[in-house]
Amino acid sequence: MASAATGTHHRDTTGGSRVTAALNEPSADRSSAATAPGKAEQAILLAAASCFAERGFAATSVDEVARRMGYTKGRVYHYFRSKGELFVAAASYGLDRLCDEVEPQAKRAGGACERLNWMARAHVLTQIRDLPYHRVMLQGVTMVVRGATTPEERTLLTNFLERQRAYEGIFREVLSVGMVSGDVRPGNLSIIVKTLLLSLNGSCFWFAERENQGPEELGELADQIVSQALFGICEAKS
Amino acid sequence: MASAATGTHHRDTTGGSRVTAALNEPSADRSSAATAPGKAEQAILLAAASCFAERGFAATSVDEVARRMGYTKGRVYHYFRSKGELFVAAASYGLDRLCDEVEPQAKRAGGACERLNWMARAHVLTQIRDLPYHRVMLQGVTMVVRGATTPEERTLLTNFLERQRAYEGIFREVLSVGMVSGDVRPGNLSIIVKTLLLSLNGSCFWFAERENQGPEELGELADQIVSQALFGICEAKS
DNA sequence: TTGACATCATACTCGGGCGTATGCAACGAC
DNA sequence: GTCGTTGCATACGCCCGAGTATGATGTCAA
Repeated sequence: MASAATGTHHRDTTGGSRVTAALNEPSADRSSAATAPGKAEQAILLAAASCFAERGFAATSVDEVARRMGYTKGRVYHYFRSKGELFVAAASYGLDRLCDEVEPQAKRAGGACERLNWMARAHVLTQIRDLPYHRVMLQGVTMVVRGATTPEERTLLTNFLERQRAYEGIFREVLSVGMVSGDVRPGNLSIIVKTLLLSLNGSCFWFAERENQGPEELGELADQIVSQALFGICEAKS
Repeated sequence: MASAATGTHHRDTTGGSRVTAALNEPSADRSSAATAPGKAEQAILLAAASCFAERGFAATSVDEVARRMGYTKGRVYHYFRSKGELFVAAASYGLDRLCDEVEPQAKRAGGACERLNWMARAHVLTQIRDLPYHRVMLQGVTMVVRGATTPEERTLLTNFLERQRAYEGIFREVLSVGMVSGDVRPGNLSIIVKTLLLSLNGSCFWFAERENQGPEELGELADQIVSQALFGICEAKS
């Protein structure tokens, strides 16, 4: 199986989870990490994410992704089997970043609302830091919620979608705990989760890159988004 | 001007606002309204909205829109100049529906939070009723916030975008009034508006059509969305 | 009856884009 | 040195889709 695996390497994304984990060579030491995860892959992934985020999946051509960094299409196809694989790679990368940052916050000791605050803040900050990847990620989710064109694309996205649901599950879990303990305002859990996540993802929708935004202002922006999104859920806390 | 106006009629959307208004024949009486606004246009618009909502603008072909109702491409191009025009027509239609329902609520006598509740409820109900149009509408907004492909498409969308901003302005206005009167929790007005609208638009993102949903359940769903979205803004009221 | 117009269907052009095949340079292995 | 392998660039094949051109049918007026 594994579809021939003809050419060079072409990691197959459909099987393993975490794309970024697969990017690490087995013997690579974490320290240097300069060229370890494949510099070319990283660059292509970023360019792809930017294009997909701007124009959307269908409107983006592989040539465009390549041209964005002076590469050519051949170079892209040397590292990625298809446009769809490139897309899920970018989406998965964003999801991995979110899990890396948010999961630890969910596991810290503390009340439900405290943990929700930590998680939400980590979520928003991570998202703003690498906006293109996360825009692609949301695009992927939306594509499946609707009718994701071809069944092969659905196949590519299933694994990603599973992990994305698991990520939502983290929030759902903490919210659920908070509701039984009385920290969280009662209500329809599903709707609360969806609304909360949507609000936290706000920057992916209406955030327009301005030049004059240091990390200072971005942190403040994140704070405002978080407090706005959480106030309707945890009445206490500011 | 008016770009030649060669063929049959081809209302030019780029100039006038309200597409739906243009659909009404000048001498048409509001009563019947069966075939008045052009039955064919209405049907095409609905099919187009459904396709665009599912696959997105770029991934939708005009043939597909036509095939969706047994028409052919020629018939579509007889009523709409281009795919882009079809898109903005669908988006504008959704926007018109929102304005029709929400604007009156904003003008009713009452406190800021009361009016916000009415507006929000009208917004959500209208949106759920004609979901495809509103999904297209949001898609149009997102296309412009990012880099809307061709400059000609930007031209088509400018007028629509203007009216969309005006619609947001209604909420912004009421929120602003509420903030100075103390009814609305203080904060960054822009972020509050964006977050509120995003939450209210939630159904456009995560709503999956289930069979067993009567108007009864939909109304309840709307209520939950509204209360969830507004609770962080108007602390009082349920 | 005829001509003008509206309302479509069919057939075509043509550009763009995905994927592939092939060529070509560098580079270590032996 | 030569041979296989990696890391690309270039040049296609091929299909799909937007828009157009043309023709067929119906309808209404004169």
